[in-house]
Amino acid sequence: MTISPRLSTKDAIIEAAFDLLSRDSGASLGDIANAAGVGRATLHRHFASRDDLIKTLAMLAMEEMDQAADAACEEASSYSDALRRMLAVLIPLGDRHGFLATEPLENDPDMVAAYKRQMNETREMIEAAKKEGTFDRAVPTSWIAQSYDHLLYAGWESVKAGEVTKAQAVDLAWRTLTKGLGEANQ
Amino acid sequence: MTISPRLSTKDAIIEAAFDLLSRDSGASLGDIANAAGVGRATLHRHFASRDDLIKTLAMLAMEEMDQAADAACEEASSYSDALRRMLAVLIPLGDRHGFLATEPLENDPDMVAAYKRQMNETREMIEAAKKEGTFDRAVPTSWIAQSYDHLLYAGWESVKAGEVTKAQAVDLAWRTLTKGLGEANQ
DNA sequence: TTGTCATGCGACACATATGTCTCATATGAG
DNA sequence: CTCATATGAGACATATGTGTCGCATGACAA
Repeated sequence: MTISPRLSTKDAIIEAAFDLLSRDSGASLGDIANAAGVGRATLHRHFASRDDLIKTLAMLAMEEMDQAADAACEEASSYSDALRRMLAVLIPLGDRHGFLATEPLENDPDMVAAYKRQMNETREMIEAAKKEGTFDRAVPTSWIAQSYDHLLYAGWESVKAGEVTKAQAVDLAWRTLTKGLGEANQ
Repeated sequence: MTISPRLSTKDAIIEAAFDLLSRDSGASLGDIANAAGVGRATLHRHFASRDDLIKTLAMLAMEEMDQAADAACEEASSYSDALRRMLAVLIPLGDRHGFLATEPLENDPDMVAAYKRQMNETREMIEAAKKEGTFDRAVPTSWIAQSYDHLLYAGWESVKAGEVTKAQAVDLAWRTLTKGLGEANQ
């Protein structure tokens, strides 16, 4: 009797799904099972439906982002620094998690809850960064959070397009957030 | 003989498609035909396939954005002002065109060409705005363009979420771009 | 060896969307 | 009135993905 029911197979499916779906968000379960080197029936033994698989991937993506963010936070010297470091670790995850942006996850209550929780953590860090003087108190936290998310996305796209390196993307996104694109006068 | 082959029917389908797909990007052709008040066969008489319809919508969206942008440009006093005004007219179009972001259009050469053309126009305006002193010459134009697009998207989402009004979204996105979120010192 | 378990394979049923076709109808032009 | 055109309704074939099931196989533990 195997201690845990062969995690490797399930993991192989998950990895193949992340890999395939990032390149073709319309890939079928057959494609995914094939890429994972398992039968389609085996995939169904681990994931009841396509939605189940997608949801698992989305939850995993949340966890992975949380872990990366937590690791970045531990090394940080301030909340502002933490936000900057998070940018650096989250941008590369776009290759892996980006396809989830085109999935209809807003209907799943669990996903909505998980997303809100993560969003709240970001908001708290932004509030803290405001107190550190990094952000203007007069700017709504919700807008800073939106900008943070979308500039993170912009950074990933820029790297993907080969316009900048990852490090440059982080610097540019962070500069845009904190200092702005305009000349630094006045 | 009708002068032009009953544009109203085709337009009704297009309008219904914009409306339905923005709320449910997975709506079927039957749903769309139904919403348009026409038979599914009639839809096929105007659009050979689903891809054909989507592509038509995407092309129309491009035109609509172009027209709105051009109108905004005519009233503008400078390239910088034009970019700001474009923000104001493009953010509301998100409700209508947003669903196209989840469609796989990157495979269609026509769409890629149209997108590149539009992107180039934006780039040229940004270059001009650089000369006006609005943007730092040291920042890559590609990054400014990316930020512009994504902050535009962020503005739309903020409005959609009810966090800000359209006018506020424009102001915030523009401030983020030109001045930055940080306090305006140094 | 024996038994269990995960798996691969293939068959099957099912659902849905899609594209095509035919026929009857209504509208409007001539 | 007559004809052409656009349309609605519905049938039809097809493709594709999806989910389930049964059975044989191979690995591994007892």
